[in-house]
Amino acid sequence: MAESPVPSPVLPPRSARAHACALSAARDLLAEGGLPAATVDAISARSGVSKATLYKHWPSRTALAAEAFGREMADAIPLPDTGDPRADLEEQVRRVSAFYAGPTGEVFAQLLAACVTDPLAAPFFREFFLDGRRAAISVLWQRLVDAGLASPSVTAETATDLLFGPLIFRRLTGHAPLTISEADAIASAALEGLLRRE
Amino acid sequence: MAESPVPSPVLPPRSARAHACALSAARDLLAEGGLPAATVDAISARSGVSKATLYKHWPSRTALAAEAFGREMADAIPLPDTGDPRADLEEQVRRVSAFYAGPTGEVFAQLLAACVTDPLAAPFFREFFLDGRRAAISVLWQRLVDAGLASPSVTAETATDLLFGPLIFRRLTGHAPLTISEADAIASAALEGLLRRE
Amino acid sequence: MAESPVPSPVLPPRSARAHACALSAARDLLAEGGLPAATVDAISARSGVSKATLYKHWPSRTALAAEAFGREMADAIPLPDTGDPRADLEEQVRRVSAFYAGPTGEVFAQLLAACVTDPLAAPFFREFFLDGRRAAISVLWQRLVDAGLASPSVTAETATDLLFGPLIFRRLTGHAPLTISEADAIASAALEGLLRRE
Amino acid sequence: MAESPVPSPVLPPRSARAHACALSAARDLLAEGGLPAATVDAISARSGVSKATLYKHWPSRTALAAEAFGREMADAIPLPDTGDPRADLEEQVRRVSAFYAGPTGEVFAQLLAACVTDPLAAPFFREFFLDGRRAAISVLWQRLVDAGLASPSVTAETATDLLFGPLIFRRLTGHAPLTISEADAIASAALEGLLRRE
DNA sequence: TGGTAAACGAGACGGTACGTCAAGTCTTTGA
DNA sequence: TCAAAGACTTGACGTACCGTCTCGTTTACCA
Repeated sequence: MAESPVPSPVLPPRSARAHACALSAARDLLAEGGLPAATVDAISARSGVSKATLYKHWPSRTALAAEAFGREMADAIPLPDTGDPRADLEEQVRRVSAFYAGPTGEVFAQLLAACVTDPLAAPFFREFFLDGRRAAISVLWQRLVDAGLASPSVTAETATDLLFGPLIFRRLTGHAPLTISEADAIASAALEGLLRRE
Repeated sequence: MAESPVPSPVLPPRSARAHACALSAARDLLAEGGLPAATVDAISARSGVSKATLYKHWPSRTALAAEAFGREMADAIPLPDTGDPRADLEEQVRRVSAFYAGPTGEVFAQLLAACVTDPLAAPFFREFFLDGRRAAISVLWQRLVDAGLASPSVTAETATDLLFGPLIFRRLTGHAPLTISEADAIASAALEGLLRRE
Repeated sequence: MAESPVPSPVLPPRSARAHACALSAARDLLAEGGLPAATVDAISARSGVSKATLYKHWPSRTALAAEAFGREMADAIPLPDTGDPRADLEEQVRRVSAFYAGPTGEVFAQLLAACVTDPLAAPFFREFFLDGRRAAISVLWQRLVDAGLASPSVTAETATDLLFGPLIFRRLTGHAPLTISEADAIASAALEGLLRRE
Repeated sequence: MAESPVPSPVLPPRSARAHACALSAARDLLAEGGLPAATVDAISARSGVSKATLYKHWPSRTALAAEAFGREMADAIPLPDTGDPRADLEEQVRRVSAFYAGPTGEVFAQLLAACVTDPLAAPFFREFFLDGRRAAISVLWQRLVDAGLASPSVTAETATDLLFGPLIFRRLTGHAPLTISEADAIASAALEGLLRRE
């Protein structure tokens, strides 16, 4: 027992395979037809993973879809890094806005909506998607703080909500477009403040 | 149409009665168990209005629920008017935040989520709820502009999104609490701006 | 509206068409592959009647199958009537034995077995099959009694059990064949008695 | 067949423990909740014998349950022996009837029913239960024959079916009660014959 | 007495069917 | 003519249990 010839068996390989297959199938289905297409039966059929197994890995269909979506989106919106912290943040708002405006944004909205109804899925959506996005913004925000440009009294949390909450709200209700100029207006207003400066 | 000698035999009343009854039943069901409880069959059963009739008045169950909710909420959050436009707006953010934090906020979230899936219902939600809210904020915003406190270059639309988008985002994802102090932090950041003033 | 103000509305005539279609499909499936083939989904697919509707008409899949089987078997074993009551009864035992020995007997056994597990279905099997069979035997038995050949102290119930219980027992356990000679042996033993006559 | 030097390797001893544990667990589960409770997983969990092992010892869950039941019931209904062969047989019918009427009779019915669906289990039920019961009756029957009371032309097989088939039929369909008086009626009719004696 | 092959424990997996639910459509009936 | 009543189709959901399979461990015989 000198060395461990088979160190990998730590993780039941079979389980991992089923898990990965399911996520992959879900990802494809989400891309093809959004959340409505990511039916449990469809995922099961396409992945070869049985329904029963799916429900052993995830508490609900939405949770599975949320993880699949989150994992795929992990690197979907790379952070800009031009050396100008403020410009980077503004650019990120533009990118996220464009992301929400596109077909993937539709899936995001469906998932966000589904989590309202499905409390079991919400943690998955947070863990695999939202937390990642939030962490990315925190990086940008910290750069601003470090550069002495941002009020250190404002948390990254609040900054994130202020910058992206409006975009999401618009995406959900469709009451206003998600164009670049609108994104800029929001970013600008958030950064400069709504009140007039003397 | 001088006067109505035979008020009841006229046709319109029947339709109007059914409409009102359905909305009333839906309102009660929403209050009791949220959107999930406002089943078409439940609304039909409680109101005495047949399902077929419901579908003649609304394109979908969600649309009906949205109208019922919107009508009831019309005057749920009275606008403050203390003479101090900024304080009024801040107070309104607090009130709306409290509203979202409560049980009615849950119904709001369910409706907002449902409209993502149901395009037919979205216009109803906008017309009977969102537009009213938005108009209310416009009033407050206009006071700020008139008082020379707000940047006139920022539209009421943007201001509304910036102030309430974050609240709604939090309500949906539950990633941050909806307390008064949080509401104040958001209002303050939105009004003053995220960037440090030199 | 002289009389019978509300005679019919007592029982809303549940869509006879759906009922009949379902039974017909079930009957065919039973014939093709026995009870295991008479899946709810299969019945639904073949009949065009939705699963939800099936479960509104019957409490369980087995109940539906039992009714389908019972209705079809209603006239499957015509009563002999040669004028000789005893010969008629013996002939009937032979016929029933042959029935049990055949493919239809297999379905009978499956249904009987399923009703052990499914209490909701048992009443259907009794009402639509067993009762009919029992009534038929009662007729033959009554002829014997009328002819003074049978002990009037023995009920038709007991006679039926004695004549057919053994056949069913054999069919279920397969411990003994269901041939004509075996059927005759049983009939003979039942009629004459197990004990030696002095 | 000189001698068997290593007769033991035929049966691995370790096997015996697992075999016994499984049967014991199955027996307990049958007693607690009937066949439906004797789930493969439940037997495995309670006995500590893995599912894989269970399926190495028995071809199906029902077969296992059948053996467990049969072994336990082996001596459940002791044969009466009063010296009066006919009275003994009648008494036995009463005892068996009471047995079927009780909770254990329910398990018997479930097992009998399950064997209809599961051909692999039927041999186990026969070997471990039915054959034993049948052999017991043969003993009683032989006494009658030896005493010259029974028709030697009637096999023990037929006699058994005639006496107990009706009881089992009743137990399965529930169309008639399983009381002592009913048992007596059946025994009497079987022994004396259905036809009137001149 | 250490090695080795069968047997075992644990439990994930694929599969089949079940029974349930709500949405939205359509037909019948009554006033 | 309109609406109440309510049956129907559709489509998906989540669950249960079966029997198989893999993997790592234990046991018991054998060299």
